[in-house]
Amino acid sequence: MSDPHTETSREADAPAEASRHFIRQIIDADQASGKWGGRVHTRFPPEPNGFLHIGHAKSICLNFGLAKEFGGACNLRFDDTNPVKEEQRYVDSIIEDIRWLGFRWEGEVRFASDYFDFMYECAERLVQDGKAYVCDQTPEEMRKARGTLTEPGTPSPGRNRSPDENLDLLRRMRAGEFPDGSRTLRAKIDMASPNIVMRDPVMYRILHATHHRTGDAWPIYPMYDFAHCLEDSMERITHSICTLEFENNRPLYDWFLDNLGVHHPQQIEFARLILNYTVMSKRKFLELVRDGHVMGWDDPRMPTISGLRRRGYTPESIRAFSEEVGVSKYNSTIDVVRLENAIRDDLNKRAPRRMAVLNPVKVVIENYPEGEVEYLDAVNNPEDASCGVRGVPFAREIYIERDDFMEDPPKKFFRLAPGAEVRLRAAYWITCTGVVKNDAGEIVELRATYDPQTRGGDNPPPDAEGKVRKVKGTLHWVSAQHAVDAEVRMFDRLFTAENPDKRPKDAPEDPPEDWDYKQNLNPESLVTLRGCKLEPMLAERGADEPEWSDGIRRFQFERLGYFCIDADSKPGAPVFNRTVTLKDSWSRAGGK
RNA sequence: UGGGGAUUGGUGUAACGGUAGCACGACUGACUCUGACUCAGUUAGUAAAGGUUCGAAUCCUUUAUCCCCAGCCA
Repeated sequence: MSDPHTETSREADAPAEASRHFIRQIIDADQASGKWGGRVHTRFPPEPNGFLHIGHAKSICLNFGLAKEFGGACNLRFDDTNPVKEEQRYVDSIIEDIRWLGFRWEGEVRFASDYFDFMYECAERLVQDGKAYVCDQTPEEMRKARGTLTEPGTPSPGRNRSPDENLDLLRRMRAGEFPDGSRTLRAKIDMASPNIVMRDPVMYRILHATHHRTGDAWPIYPMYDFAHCLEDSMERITHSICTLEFENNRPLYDWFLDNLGVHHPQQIEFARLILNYTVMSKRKFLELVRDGHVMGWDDPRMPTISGLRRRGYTPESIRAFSEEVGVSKYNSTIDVVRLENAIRDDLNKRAPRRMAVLNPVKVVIENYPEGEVEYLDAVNNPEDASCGVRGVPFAREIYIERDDFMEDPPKKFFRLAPGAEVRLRAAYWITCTGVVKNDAGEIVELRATYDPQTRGGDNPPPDAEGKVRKVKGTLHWVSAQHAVDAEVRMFDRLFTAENPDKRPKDAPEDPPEDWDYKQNLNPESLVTLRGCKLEPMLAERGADEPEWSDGIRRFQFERLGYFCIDADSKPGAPVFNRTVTLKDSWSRAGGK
C-alpha cells in the first residue's frame, strides 16, 4: 500500500511548515476568539461558463486546503445565475478538474440555482420593507442616471413607488409578464454613494432564457451581488474567500445580509494569480481555440487545468506550486519558471528514466560483433533505489542525438566529436573514428569503436602506469534494430512576451487597433518531431513502471526532460508530450 | 478628478515597536554513469521625504506609483 505517489502527495502539501499568510492569520484569530464556534467552512464557487485555469487552481487549493488544515469543510458550488453563458459541459469539466487536483467537497455538489426560491423570497421581503423597487429604465437610461466616478447619480422614477406597487410588479416579473430587459428589481440604497456599487444596484433582471438546470422555470435571474452573498449565507460559510476586485462589492453584500438579518460570512479578498508568458481570461482562451492557435481548451500549451494535465503536470506539483507562491493582497506576477520548477521537482523524484533519441543520427560501432545483442541494466530512478533496473538492448548500430555530436567542437564540449571518447549511459565507452556524409555534406552516419572493458558504463581498469582513463560526457542512446518510432510534441511557452497583453514599443503605430495580444504568440510553441527513436520499454508498460494516480504515464527521457504519453497515441504509434525540459546549464551558458 | 486596495533584493513571500529572514533565480565551486539531481558559498531589499520613539519595514503626516469600480457579466 505504500505506493510512492501517495507519499509524495503528502509531502507536497506540508501545511504544518507553511507560512502563516494573512488568511491563515485571520482564521487563527477567529479560532482563538471562538468567533465561529471553531467552525471553518469555505467554498469554491465557479461560474460554469468555461474551463478552470491555473489561477482557479490557486483558489481551489486555498479554499479546500484551508478547510482541510483547520478540520473544516469546503463546498463546491456552481454560481449559475446567468443561463445565457453557462453550460452543463463546463460543470462536468470543472468537477473533473477539482477531483483530479485531489480535493473532495462537503456533501453534494451545490448550485446557486438550488436557492432561487429563497433568493426570490428575500427579494420580496426587501420590497415589502421598502428597501427594493422595480425600475423601468432602459439599460442606457440607467447607465446615464448612475452618474460617474466623480458625479453622483440621479434617482430612478421608480424609486418612490409604494411597496405594494413594487410587490405587484415584481410578482408579474416573476410570472413572466414582461419582456427581457424591460424592468429590473433594484436595491434602494444611495444614488450618491461614492462607491458606485451602492448606487441602487440591480438585484434581478428579466431573462426569458432556458437554464441548464432549472429549465424554463424562471423568467427572472438574480444578479451576482445579490445572489452570491445569499448562497454563502445559506450554506453557513464562515470565510468567504474571493479575489481583490470584489472588495468594492463587500459593502453591498453587507447591506443585503444585514437588511435580511441572515447568517453573515466574513469575506476575505486576496490577489489572484498572474503568470507571465501567458494569458488568463476565458474570453482569450475561447478566441485562441476558435482561431485554431491551439488544439482546444486542453491543449498542453494552455494554462487551463485540463491543459496542464495533458501536458503532464501532476496534481501534486500544482498543489505545491499554489502553496509556494503564497497568498497576499499584492498584485504580483509569478514567473512561470516557478511552475516549471514545481513539476520538475515532483517528477524528478517519481518519474522512471528511459532513453529516447529525438533527432537521431546512426552510430556504427565497428568493433562490435555483427548480429550480437546484449541486455544491459539501466537504473530506473537514481532518486529512488526501490525502482530497480531494467534491461536495455545494445547492438552494433545505435542512434544518438544529433546535438550530441560536433565535428568541430568548442572547448568544454563533453560530447562526441572525431577522436573523442564518451560514455553511453549504462553501456560502453565509445570513441568516434569517422564521419560519413552524403553528397550535400550532411552527416548521415558516425563510425566508432567501443571498449569492452567499460561494459555497463564502468570505468576501465587502470593502465600499466596505474592511470585511470576518464570521460566527461555521458550520452543517451537507443539500439537501432530495437528502437520504437514515436511522435514527440515539443511544447514551449505560448507567448514570447512576458506580458502578452502589453503592446511592444516597436509595434506599428497605425492603425493601433490592429494590434492585439495574439501578435505575441510564439510561432514555435509546438514543434512536432516524428521518427523519434525510443527504447523498447517505452512501447509497453513494464512491470517496474509505477502506476500514476491519474493513469497518465510520465517519464524522464534521460538528459532531455519529462514527457508523458498523449491521448492521441494509437497502438504502434505512440505520441509523447514534452512536459518540461531538464535544467540545462550547458545551453544556458551558450553551448547551444 | 470620487471611492476602495496595494507597495520589502531580479521575482515571490515573512518579520505585526527590538538581529530584515526564507524560497525561486542568477553567479562560484564540489559531486556525478543524466551538463540533471544533491551539497556548499556569493549576490541583492524595506517606494520617497518628514515626524514620534532609547529603538520604526512596522505608528503618524505628506508625496509618488500601481491595481479595482461607472454590465440588466461574475
